[in-house]
Amino acid sequence: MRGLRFGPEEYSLNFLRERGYARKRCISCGEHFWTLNPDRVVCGESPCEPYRFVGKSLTRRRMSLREVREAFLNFFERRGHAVIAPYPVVARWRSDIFLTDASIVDFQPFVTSGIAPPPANPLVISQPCIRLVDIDKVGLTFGRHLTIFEMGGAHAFNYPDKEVYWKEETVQYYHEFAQEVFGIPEEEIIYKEGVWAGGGNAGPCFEAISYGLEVATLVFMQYKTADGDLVKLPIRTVDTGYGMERFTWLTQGTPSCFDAIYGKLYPRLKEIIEIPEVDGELLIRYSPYTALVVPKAGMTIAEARRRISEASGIPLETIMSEIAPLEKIYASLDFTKSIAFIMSEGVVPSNVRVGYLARLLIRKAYRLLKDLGYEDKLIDLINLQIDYWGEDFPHLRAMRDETIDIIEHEVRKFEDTIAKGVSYIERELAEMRRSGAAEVPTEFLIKAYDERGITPDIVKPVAEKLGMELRIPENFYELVASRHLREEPVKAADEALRMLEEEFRDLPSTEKLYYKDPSMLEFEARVLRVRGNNVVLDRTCFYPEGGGAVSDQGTLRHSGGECRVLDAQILEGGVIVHKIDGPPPAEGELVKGFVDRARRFSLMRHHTATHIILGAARRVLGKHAWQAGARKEPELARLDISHHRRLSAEEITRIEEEANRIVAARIPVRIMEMDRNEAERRYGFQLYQGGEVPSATIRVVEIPGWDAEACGGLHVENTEDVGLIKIIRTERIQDGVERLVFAAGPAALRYIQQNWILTLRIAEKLGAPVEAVEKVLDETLSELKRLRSSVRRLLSAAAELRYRELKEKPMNLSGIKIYTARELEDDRDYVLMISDKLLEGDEPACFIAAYGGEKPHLLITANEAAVRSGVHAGKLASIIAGELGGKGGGRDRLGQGGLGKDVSEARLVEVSARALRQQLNKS
RNA sequence: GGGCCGGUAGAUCAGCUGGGAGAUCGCCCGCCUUGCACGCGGGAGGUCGCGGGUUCAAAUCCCGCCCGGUCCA
Repeated sequence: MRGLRFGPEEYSLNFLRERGYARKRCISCGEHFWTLNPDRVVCGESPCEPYRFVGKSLTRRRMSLREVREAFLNFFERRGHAVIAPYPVVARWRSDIFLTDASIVDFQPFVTSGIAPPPANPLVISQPCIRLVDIDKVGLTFGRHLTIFEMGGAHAFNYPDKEVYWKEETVQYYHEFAQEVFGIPEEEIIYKEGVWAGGGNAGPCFEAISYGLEVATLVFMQYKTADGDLVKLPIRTVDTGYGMERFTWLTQGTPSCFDAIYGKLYPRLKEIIEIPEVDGELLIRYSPYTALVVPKAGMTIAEARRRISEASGIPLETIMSEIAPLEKIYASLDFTKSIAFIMSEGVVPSNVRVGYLARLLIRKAYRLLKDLGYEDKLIDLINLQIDYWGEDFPHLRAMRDETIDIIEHEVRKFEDTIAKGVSYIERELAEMRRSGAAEVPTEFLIKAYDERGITPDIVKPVAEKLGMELRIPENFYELVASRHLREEPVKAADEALRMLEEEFRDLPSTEKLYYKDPSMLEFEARVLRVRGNNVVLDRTCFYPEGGGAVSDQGTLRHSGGECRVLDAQILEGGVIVHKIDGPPPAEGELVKGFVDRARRFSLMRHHTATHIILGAARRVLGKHAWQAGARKEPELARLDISHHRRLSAEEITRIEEEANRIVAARIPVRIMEMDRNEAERRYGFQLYQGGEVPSATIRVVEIPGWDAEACGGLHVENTEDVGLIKIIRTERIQDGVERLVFAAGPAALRYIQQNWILTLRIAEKLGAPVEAVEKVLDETLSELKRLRSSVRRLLSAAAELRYRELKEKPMNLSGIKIYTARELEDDRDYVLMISDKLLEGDEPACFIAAYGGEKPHLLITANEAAVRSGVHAGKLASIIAGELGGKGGGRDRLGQGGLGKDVSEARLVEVSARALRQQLNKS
């Protein structure tokens, strides 16, 4: 959507014209803006203009973030907006993004697309948001950019048949808010025309600017973007984002936004880390020019600093020595707040999905603090953030112990990674240095980061110690990214599903009899269409694959006989396709369907058991244990959960016990269709264990007092029906994700029986009762160890004896002593021991041995003197083995091979002598 | 979900163009020295992650699995 523009009519509002606003074009950036000030020539937003509020008190009074938030919510509540509690920062109700990065995200995509109604209309919310796109510039802009901030959102959803409000009122509300709450004079309220596009939607917007700072964006979302075209949406959404932190900053006029947000925290912060004393005047002089830093323009940090220095007249050295360290403290405050919020929602650091973002943040914060010499204070800072923000967001405090435990674990792992990485780098660089390299190759830097997570700043001191040059390319991270450019293969399964989609698109959605009555296993239905072995009926009891469960199987009986139903799939539009084997039914006829009973019940037991185990895991391990995937098959089921450690045997036992306790407690499983907003209110976002649910109503499966999830699966009526739950094993499928493999009911019994039989067989073979198996096995193993060393000793003694025998009867060829031996003992070490003794000394000697049973091995050794005389043991081995029906080879001192058949000592001597003569003549 | 790297003695790692399992630290014994990161000599400790394949021969090459690390979305 680059270059997208809207015509002036989209921005021309009666409200603005009536107030006397005029449309102008900024002489700096060329964008249009609306102002009351006839002399104004620039739009007023950074970087066109430096801030004009720093060091001043321009608003009605100084306000804290909480006061701004309260004032904002109150203002809109008084104007008919319902106040909505903030959503989580981890957007688990969506599958397209990981983090909530705007208030409107709470209502996408189902509200904005019309599938589900909003919780209220209009509504107002102050939504904590996390944005990592400008993470490397945080601090540099003195808080204009943050990884975590609160977006005040006043939203109205306009339907074709129900208009709430649109542009005029939106701007008017903002106008009144700025004036009433903060006392900003009209002349200082500027509206800059803009375009907003994101998440597949677009629309014109106004950026509201005062004193050089953009404090709010008023978006009029009304288009869907499709292949570069704009398509009008039936629902027009007022999407406003008021920057709570920026308003706070404006009211306080502090040098940085961080002072405004965290000012109250500074005394406690100072007890943890030393904050450099920087002259207040310098900061006030410097701050306005941070407006010149525009992260998105691809400006490098060095370039930004030069520009600020130039514009402010503050020398670059002063900036580097006075300001830069302060920026690091600012950034670590911001990062630790983000970490506290993310982790409090039960995210486990990992190498996948949102866990990776958490890991990224923790590592960045750690490195930042390490720069300052305070890496050991990371946990203290997190605790400080939890204390401070826990006041307004109590879940932070409730999750404190889990949060701290997981972060400590993560930090330990990171320190381990660094320590190992550093010793690896030391070795590699020392090697390079030895071979004459004076500079660290960029390729090595990329490799170290990609394979071991070692950033160039960790490599640098090591290189310097070795006296090597190191240049970090400006585009380092692009180079890393270029290593990962490769097309992903398209999945064939998806392709097949798309073909079905095409084939049956026009049919009505299939009536789902399995929801009406899960115990109904026989039904009659009319055949709507048959394509190859794909059959669509008007109604069905066959539960299609979905929610991690494989589909039902069974049979269809029809005029032409009977066919098996192997699989059922549900298509986008709700059409269920049965994949059959056997004679297909005729289109239009009535058929009888029979669902396999044992399979269906097994799947239902496994499904309910999955919910029970998840509840148990969350109690035993903690609330961070979210479902990360699940699969239910007739014989086995598995549940993946987020957790930072491998499960201990004790934890597994406890989960198993808890789960079976719930089975024994005979709790009825409740299934109900509920309004989406009502379900979220009642059960919270833990509902979305299985991910996104694209509908206005949600099917909630509840085991009262234990677990409630949005779930489309079929379940047993009572936990008692699950029978026994047996956890079979756990696997670690990703860092931070544990897989529990289990079986329930008869499948669990089958598993236990199989293993019991195996145990009995082992006991029988060991000749021990089952209870003593382990003890007997331990004894057997240590006996084996003892025997091994005993054999080694005896063979060594035997080798000594054999050596004495052989020493007496060498063959002599061209002054070389040749020993040949046919050893029955199939042990190479034994033969080598004999060889070592025979070849001692400076006289040329060569040893040729065939050892072992029916197909003996060949071993030929030659000492240095023999090699000088022309013996090559490897080549000899090749020739001799070749003549004796085998193959061989090796190096000059040692040759080995295998012989095709047994060989007598006489034959070995004969062949060896011939081969040796040949070799010695040649040389 | 995808890519890449790795798994060898208690620890850290070398060996990897196939051909006799190694180093350093740690451990045990002895000597030297009365001292605390001392020196010298000797020794114990290994299913080379697991399974399969290729080969006369696999730590080494190929395939699968398990485990760990790391980057990207």
